[in-house]
Amino acid sequence: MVPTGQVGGSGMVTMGYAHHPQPTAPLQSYHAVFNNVGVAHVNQVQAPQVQYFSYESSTVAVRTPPLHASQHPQVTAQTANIQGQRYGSCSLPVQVVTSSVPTKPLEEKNSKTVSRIYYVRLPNCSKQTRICKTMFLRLHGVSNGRLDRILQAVNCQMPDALQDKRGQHTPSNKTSQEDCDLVTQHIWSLRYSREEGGENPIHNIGDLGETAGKDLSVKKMYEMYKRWCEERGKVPVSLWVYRHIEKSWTSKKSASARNPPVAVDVLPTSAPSALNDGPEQTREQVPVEGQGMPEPSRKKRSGEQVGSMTRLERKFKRNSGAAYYTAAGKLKEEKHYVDKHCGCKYRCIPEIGSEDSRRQVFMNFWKFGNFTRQNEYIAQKVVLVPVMQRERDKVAEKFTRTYTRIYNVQMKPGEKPVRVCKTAFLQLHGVSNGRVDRVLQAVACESPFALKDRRGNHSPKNKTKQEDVDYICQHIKAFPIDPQNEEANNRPALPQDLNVEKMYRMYKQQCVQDNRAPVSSFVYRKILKERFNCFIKSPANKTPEDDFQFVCHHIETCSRNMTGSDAGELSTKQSDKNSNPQEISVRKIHSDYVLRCNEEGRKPVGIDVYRKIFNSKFQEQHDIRTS
DNA sequence: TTGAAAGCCTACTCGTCGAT
DNA sequence: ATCGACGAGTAGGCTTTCAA
Repeated sequence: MVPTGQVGGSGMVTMGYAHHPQPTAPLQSYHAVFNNVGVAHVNQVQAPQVQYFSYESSTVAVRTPPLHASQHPQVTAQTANIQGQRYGSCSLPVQVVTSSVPTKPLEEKNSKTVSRIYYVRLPNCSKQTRICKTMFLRLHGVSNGRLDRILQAVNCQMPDALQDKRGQHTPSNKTSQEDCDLVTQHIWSLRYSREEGGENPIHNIGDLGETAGKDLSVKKMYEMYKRWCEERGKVPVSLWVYRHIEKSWTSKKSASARNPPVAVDVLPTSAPSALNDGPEQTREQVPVEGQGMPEPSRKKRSGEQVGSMTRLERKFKRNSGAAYYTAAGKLKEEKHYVDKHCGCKYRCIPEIGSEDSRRQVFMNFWKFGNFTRQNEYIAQKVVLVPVMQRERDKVAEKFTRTYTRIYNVQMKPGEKPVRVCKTAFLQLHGVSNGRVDRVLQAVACESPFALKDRRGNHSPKNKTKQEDVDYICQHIKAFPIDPQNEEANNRPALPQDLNVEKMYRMYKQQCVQDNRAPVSSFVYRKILKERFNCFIKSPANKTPEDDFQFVCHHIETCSRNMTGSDAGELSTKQSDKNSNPQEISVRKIHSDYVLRCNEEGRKPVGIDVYRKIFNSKFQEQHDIRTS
């Protein structure tokens, strides 16, 4: 394992291992999603604005008139930015119609800001079909979180957020450009300027004695550098960094390397730097998107049967390392012990115990079946030893490491624990670096609470405040809900002249008077139902069951008589009601339905009711066909 | 000098909640 | 039942530091 140190193009030190592949595989899997699909955002306001995304055409499809460009210049700019943007390996020109719709002040409380409409193109179908979110996720084998991030990035008009940034961040403790430049200049001054009799850009560089520039050891140069920094009140970089820059720089004995390096306070920053070719080389090693490795196969095929596990069963199996189905129906495979060499010089694996005894350690750990107990076990087996900082290398604030961790493994009960390397410890227990890191940080902070499994145990941001609930309760109590006035199911009902809508309107008026934000009518109804067990009458204008059945029968008869192309037209649901083929067909069969009603002396339902029943019936049939 | 590991970061996944 | 949101876990990359 040979470290391949480089000095970055920005003058920063970059470091990696030659055997570590660049993150090409994630790029592929990350980006080979959402081909052939579309997602629309609908803002939750009265006049919905639609953001429509398609990956097939390069033209802008305007569904709703955009706001005036002068008022919203970002509309044009954003369209230009996103147009033709590559989403990983797939060339996916994204169409965007966007105009920011002012959100009502009352809705600030509600964190749900958009409705998302999911489309997918089915085989042998020229148009996109709307599907539910769950089906969308299953069809593409991606998680809710991933989809959510992408759509939030799009909705926030941040196209950069679509790019894969894993491992691309700048570490917080990375050596600054200025420090690198100073070190480079220091090295140049010692190594070359004296030797060539040139003018030294850094005055008072230190006592070189009789030693010629080229014969100086790096350690001596570093001592001079430190003294030089101390005199100027600057914080020196560590010996390691100094050595690294020196090594990278002196290896380039080309003419360009002999040019005086850039010093932030001496030379213009635009001058060529000896450090400027690192990252370009690094980047060239990364395969070009779209030419990399083939897309890895998905672990699970769409439509796979979902196991019938309860939440607790799933949780126990997950914590036991057994196979289980996630809530989304994805099968998570059983955890297996893999007995491979840890790779460290002490050969922890295979030196300690036999393969069977190592496997036993793994099984004993997962036998706990309890996340917290496993964490406690890890905390017990790893010893934290405070780092004794060596004075000579002390680098004030830059020093961050506080503990050395000693990993022990209990091979057999009653036996003395055996010290192993970190890799072996993780492998023997089948846990990740991150999990152990969190546990040990919790131990270091003396926070036993942090050892508990807190996944999913948080209060949602949009949860109705207790204060609001109390306010609503007070409001409802003011109404004369008489327990004597009971309906058939022994529940108190509202007086004849009162309904929930009236109550909610009064509640909103009350909120305005009290200068507070009202909750949604849904929440109000929910509280009325759950806390007061109050009977809510069915709306008077509900379609009678007999009429509903007649409509259903008519739709079924029509769909049976339809040709394939007609059905294809009807399978696409578009929001433009006046011109799309589906709407024309619905109007056609509704006219037929009206004629039949007249023949039978029935009162026909309106086109809107008919369309609603039609859509629900058609979706039902479509789901049966696809499943 | 060099390999191991700490520390930090990002992407992704999963579970859970309240709202709809 | 479905959805959006979010906390937390997993996996893995990068730089820097430690220590043999």
